Amino acid sequence: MARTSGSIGSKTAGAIRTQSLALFADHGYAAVSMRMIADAVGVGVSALYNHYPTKQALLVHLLTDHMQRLILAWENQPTAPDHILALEQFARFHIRYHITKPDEVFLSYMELRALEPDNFAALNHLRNRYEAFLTAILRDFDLQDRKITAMAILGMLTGATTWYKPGGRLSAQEIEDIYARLVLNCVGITTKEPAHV
Amino acid sequence: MARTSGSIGSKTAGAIRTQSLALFADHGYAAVSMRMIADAVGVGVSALYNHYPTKQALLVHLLTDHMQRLILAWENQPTAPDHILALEQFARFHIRYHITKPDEVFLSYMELRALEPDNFAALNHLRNRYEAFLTAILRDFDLQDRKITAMAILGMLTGATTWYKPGGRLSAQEIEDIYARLVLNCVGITTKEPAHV
DNA sequence: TAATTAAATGAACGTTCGTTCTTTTAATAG
DNA sequence: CTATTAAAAGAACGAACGTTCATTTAATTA
Repeated sequence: MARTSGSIGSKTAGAIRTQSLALFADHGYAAVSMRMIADAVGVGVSALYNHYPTKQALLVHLLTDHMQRLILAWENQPTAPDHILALEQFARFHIRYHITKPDEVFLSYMELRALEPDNFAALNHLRNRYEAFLTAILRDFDLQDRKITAMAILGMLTGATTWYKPGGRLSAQEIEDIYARLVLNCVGITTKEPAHV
Repeated sequence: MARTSGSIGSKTAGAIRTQSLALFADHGYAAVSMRMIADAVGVGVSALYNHYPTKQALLVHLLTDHMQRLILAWENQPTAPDHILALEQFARFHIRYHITKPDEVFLSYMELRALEPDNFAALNHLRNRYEAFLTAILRDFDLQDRKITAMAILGMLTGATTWYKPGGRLSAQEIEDIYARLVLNCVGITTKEPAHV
């Protein structure tokens, strides 16, 4: 009925993010109640509102946080010497980053529809920024259709998060290798052994 | 307050399927209420229960119906003369079928998690049956990893439904052509102009 | 035409939802 | 040490949820 011993706001806020992310990814935003989140955190429902004003604000924070981190991570990658290596680098980066954060990815691709208009626009803008990285790389290739090729590649890569589970038959490195080859094949580069970037 | 003039059960049942499919695809199963569906159909809430016993039963019917049609449609395709043409045929079939039914596809890939365990198992079984068609075709190719290649191809193809809108820049036929080429490239077949199946 | 069945109504059920409020107490600042 | 703030509790709010039920009337069958 009162503040609990040892409680620190930032700790609880972090737990709220972690638990709500997992729950949203598992059941979908609409199917998760604030009470479910509170139970997972180990706290009363009303305590959640000390950290996030609404359920929607919590979702918005999770999504923008993920997209900003993703964009930043790519921008910190070294510049590749040519367009073929750049594409391979992107494929490897995307797979590597995404299979380690399956919940964030799933949420980002699935729950944009749960956002109110303004929030949706902001998130969509971030997603377009990231996708532009790939289309820029593809500009140096001779393709039937650049936009569709970009969408096809992103679909292929992102789809990996729907079935990848750590500790499965293949290591993350092996999966990265296989996908890198598949992506290069897609755009007509059939080098037998792509370089590991 | 009573049966309305001109009301026929099968008509209403069809409208329930059509409207609930669109609503579920747009907002997600959990975010759609029976009242929303009833409003879209133009009927009171309780009338829905003359046709489906629960909300879950309605979802199950939509999903199983879609998967059964999909499997049947593929089984009715003619047998291709060789494995390369078979893969191209599958890619074209999958794209063609899926971009004409974006709502069903989206629902089938997204709302399996909304199913109760028994229903989930049944649907998963149907999905595995369909995916087995592709892995069987890939058995005749020399691949780094057949299972992953199958998942990558399905991800790439199915992803098309997330952005394709009728009346866009490209026709369905052009999209089919582009994806067919991308899929063949993926498995190392770089024929400049794939046959149209 | 009379009896039966099918289709829809609107009110109501108990539950759960997101959120707010008051109160209590731990952590922190002066 | 005292005052203040931060973090939690638990009860309560009206609204919306899936579902049920008794009732009414159209369509169908005998």
